[in-house]
Amino acid sequence: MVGLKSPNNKLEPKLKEKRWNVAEEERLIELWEKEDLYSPDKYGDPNKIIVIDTPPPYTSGRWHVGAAGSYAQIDMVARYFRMKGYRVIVPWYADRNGLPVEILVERETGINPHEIAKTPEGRAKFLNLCRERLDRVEREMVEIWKRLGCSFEYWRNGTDSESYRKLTQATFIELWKKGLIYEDERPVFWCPRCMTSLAEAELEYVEKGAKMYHIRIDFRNGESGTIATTRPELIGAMVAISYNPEDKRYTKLEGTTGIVPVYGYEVPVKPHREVDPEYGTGLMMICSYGDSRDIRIIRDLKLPTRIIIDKDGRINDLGGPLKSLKIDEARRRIVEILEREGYIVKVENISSHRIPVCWRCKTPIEIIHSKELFLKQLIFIDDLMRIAKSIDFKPEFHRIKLIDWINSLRMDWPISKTRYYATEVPLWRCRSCNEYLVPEPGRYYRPWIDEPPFEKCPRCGTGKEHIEGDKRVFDTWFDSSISALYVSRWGSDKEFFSKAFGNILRPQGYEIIRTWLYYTLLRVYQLTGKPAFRWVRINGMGLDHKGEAMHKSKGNVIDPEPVMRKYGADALRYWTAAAAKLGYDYRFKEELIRTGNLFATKLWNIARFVSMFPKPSGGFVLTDLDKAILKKLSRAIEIIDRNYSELDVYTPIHEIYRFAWDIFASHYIEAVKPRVYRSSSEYSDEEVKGAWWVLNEVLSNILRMLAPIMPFITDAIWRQLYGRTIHKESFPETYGEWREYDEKPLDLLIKINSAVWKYKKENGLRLSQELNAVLYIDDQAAESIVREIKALHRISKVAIGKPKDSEANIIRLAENLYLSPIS
RNA sequence: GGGCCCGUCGUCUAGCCCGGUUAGGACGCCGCCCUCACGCGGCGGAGGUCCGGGGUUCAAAUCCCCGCGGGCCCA
Repeated sequence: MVGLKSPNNKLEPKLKEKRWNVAEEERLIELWEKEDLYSPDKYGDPNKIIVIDTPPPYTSGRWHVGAAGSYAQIDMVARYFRMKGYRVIVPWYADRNGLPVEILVERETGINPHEIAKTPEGRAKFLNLCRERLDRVEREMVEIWKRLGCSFEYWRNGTDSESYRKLTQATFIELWKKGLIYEDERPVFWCPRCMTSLAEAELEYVEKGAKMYHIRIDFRNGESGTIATTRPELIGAMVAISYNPEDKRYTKLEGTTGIVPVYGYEVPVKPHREVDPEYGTGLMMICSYGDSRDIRIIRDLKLPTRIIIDKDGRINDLGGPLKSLKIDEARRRIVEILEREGYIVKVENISSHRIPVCWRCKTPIEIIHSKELFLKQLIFIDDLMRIAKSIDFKPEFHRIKLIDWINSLRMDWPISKTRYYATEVPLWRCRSCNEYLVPEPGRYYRPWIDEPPFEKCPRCGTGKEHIEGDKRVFDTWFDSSISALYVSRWGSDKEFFSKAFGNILRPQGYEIIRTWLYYTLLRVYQLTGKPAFRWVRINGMGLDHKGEAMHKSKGNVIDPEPVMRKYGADALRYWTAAAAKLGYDYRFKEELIRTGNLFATKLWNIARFVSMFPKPSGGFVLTDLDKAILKKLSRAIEIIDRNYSELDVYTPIHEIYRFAWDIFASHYIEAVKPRVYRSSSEYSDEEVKGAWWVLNEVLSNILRMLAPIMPFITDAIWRQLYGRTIHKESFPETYGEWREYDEKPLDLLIKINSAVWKYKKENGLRLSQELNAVLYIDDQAAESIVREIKALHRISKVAIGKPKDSEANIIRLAENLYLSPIS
C-alpha cells in the first residue's frame, strides 16, 4: 500500500551509495557464478533455440582490447535474444590446432619438431609442450571474458579435444566416402620453412625490389629472342615459351621450338592470352612453376612439367649444375653460368615486385608438386554462390567479400599438412597393394601411433603389420570449418540438432570472410546440403587510438585488464558498442571508455533519485507531461528493439544514452521534482503518485534495454530495487496507449528550458534566481506544463498566447515564446 | 590492374541508401552556475572550404562523373 506522507517526511533512496563503484563488478561475477545464472536451460523457450557459433579464438597470445571487445559484442547479441525469450546457446571454446603454437614452442625450447617427431615418443613429447603452452593462454582468455561479463558457456573441449577431433575425422570419413576427397600430385603453394602446403587463403604478398634478367633464347628456326624473368634459376624448369597472340613481334616464332640455355633441351613456343606484352620483353618463359599464372597456362595448354625444386627448397637432380643449392644460391650460380656463356642480354633493377610469402613466417613460397589430399570445391561454386546470396548478412556491404572470393577460386582445397599439432588424417595404407583404408567414424584416430583398426587389408588380404598409418594432419580450417556443426551437435544429438540447425548465428570479423566463413559454408553444405547460417554478423576490427591494427611487434597492444580495473567492464563494453557502427573498424579511445563510466554513474544517480519514490499500483493519474515521456520512451523502445534485432548495438547504446540522460534526466526529472517532493501544493495526490509511477516505469525500461550492453550496473540497480536479477527479465515492449500519447508537451518544455536558461545567463541572472516577469507561450499544448515551468524557472507568471502589442518591454526568446518583465 | 570501405569542427563520429530548416553528438577547449539523485553535475560558447573539381536539380555532405589521399582484400 502506497501512502502519501507530509512533504517534510524524509525520503530515503533505496540506493544508499552516492556512486557506483566499479569494484562491485567482480562481486557480481561471483554472484552470477554462484547462482549459475547463465546456464542455458534456465532461459527461454526450448523450442526457440538460437545457437551462436562463437569464433573459437586461436590460442596463441593474450587478447587485446579489440579482441575482447568483439567478444563483448557477441555477448550483447546473446543477452538481447535471451531477453526476447529465446534459448540462446553461446559456447566458448578455444581453437588450439595449428602451426603458430608449434612455432612458439620451437622458438622457446629450441626443439625442431621435424627432428623430434621422427619417433612416436618424440612426437608425443612435442605435442605435450604445445598443449601446456595452449592451456596457459586459454586460462588468460577465459579470465578476460569472464571479467568482461560475458555470459558464455565455457566448453573445455577445444578444437584439439578428442570430441572435436573425432568429429573432424568423422566429417572427413563421410566426405571420403562421398568421393569428394582425392589425392593428387598437383602444384601446391609450399612453404619450404614450415614444410607444408598452403591454401590460397594463406598467402600474403609483399612488395620487394628485384632484378630482372634478360636472357637470350635461340630458336630452332634460326630466330632468336629475349625472355625477361626475375627467377633465372627456374630456366631448367622451363616447359614452353609464350607470348601474347596479339603481339605481332613474335608471331613468326609460332610452331618452332626454343633451346633452353645451359640445359640444351627444347621447348615449344605457344601463344597465350595471359601473357602481358608490356611486361619485360613480352616473351615469357613458362616453367613449373614460377607463379600461379604458370599453373594456369600449363594446365590450359596441357604442357608437361619439370619440377626442379624439392620440399626443402633446394634444387633437385633435374636442376643439373644447380643441384642441391638453395633458391638464392642457385640464382647466383645460374646467373654466373649464363653470363659466362653469353646469354645475359641485360640486367634491370625493378623497384617493386610482388612476391607471395607464407602468411605465418613470411618466407617466400614456392610452387612444387606434392601428393596432397584435396577436397573438391570447384564443383560447388554455383551452390555456394546461391547460399552466399541467401544468408541474412549484417551489414549487407560485407557480403561482396564472400561473393568475390567464391568467384575467384581456381583450384580445389588442399586439406593435408605435414605438421603435428592438429587433427590427424584418419587414413591407413596397405603397403602391399597401396590401397588407402579409411576407418569407421565415431572414434578419434591417431594413425601415427594407433594400431591399425583393420585386421588385414580388405583388398589384398595382407596382414595388419603391413598396414601403415598416415602421418599427415589437416589444415586448421578443415577443423574450424565445422564449428557450426559442433555447436549444433550434429551427429551427437539429433533432437537438439533438428531444432538448432537453421537458427545459427555466425559472428566474426571481416578479415576471415574468405577463410572461416567460406570454408564453413562449403563444408556444411557438403555434409548437410543446407546453408550453415541464418545470420552472419560481421564486425570490424578493434584498432589502436591511431587507427592501426594492434600487433605485438608494433608494441601498440592494449591490455583490457587494466582498462576494466580503472573504468569497469561496463565502460569497456560501452566503448565497443558505441565506437562504430556494425561492420566498421572501431578505434580504442580512452575518453569514450571514460564516457561509459560516467554514464554508469549518471544511471546510478537517476536510479538513486527514482528509488526514493515507491511505485504505486493504482490510484494515480497521468499529466500530459507524464504521457509525453511515455510516448518518447515508446519511440525509443521501437528504435532500440529494431536495431538490436538487426544485430546492431551501436544505435541502441546511443539511443539509450540520449533518452536516459538528455531527455529523462535533464528535463522530465527536473520538471517533476516539485511534484514528487510535494514541495508545491498545486498537485493532487493522484498526480503525485502518477509521477512516482512514471519515474519507476521509465527507469525500469531504460535498465532492461541497457542490460545486454551494460550488464553489471543494470543488474546492481535492479537487485537493489527489486531484489532479483535483471538478467531474467524480458525486453521492454511498447504499449498501444503509449504510442497514442502526444510528446509535444515535453518538446515544448525542452525548448522553453533552453530559451529561459539562455536568457537568464545573458542577463547575468543565476538559474535559481526568481524571474519577475510574464512568460508568454503561444502554444495551447503548453497549458499542461505551466506549473512545471513556473517552478523550474521561478517565473512569476506564465500565460498562454501572444503578449498584447501595447505591453512594453516584450522580449522574444524563441519562436512563439515571449517574456515581459514586470517592473 | 581489379574490387570494397573510408575521407564531415582540434580529435573521433552521426547524417548519405530514401537530396530540402542555422550539418547533430562525444572528447578536448573557453566561460558561467556549489540548483536540494549526480561537480563522476548543470548551462552556455567558440570551432566546419562536409577531400578537390565538374555535372544533374529550384535545391547536393547526400545522386552521377573525373580526380586526390588513406585502409583492407584480390590478381
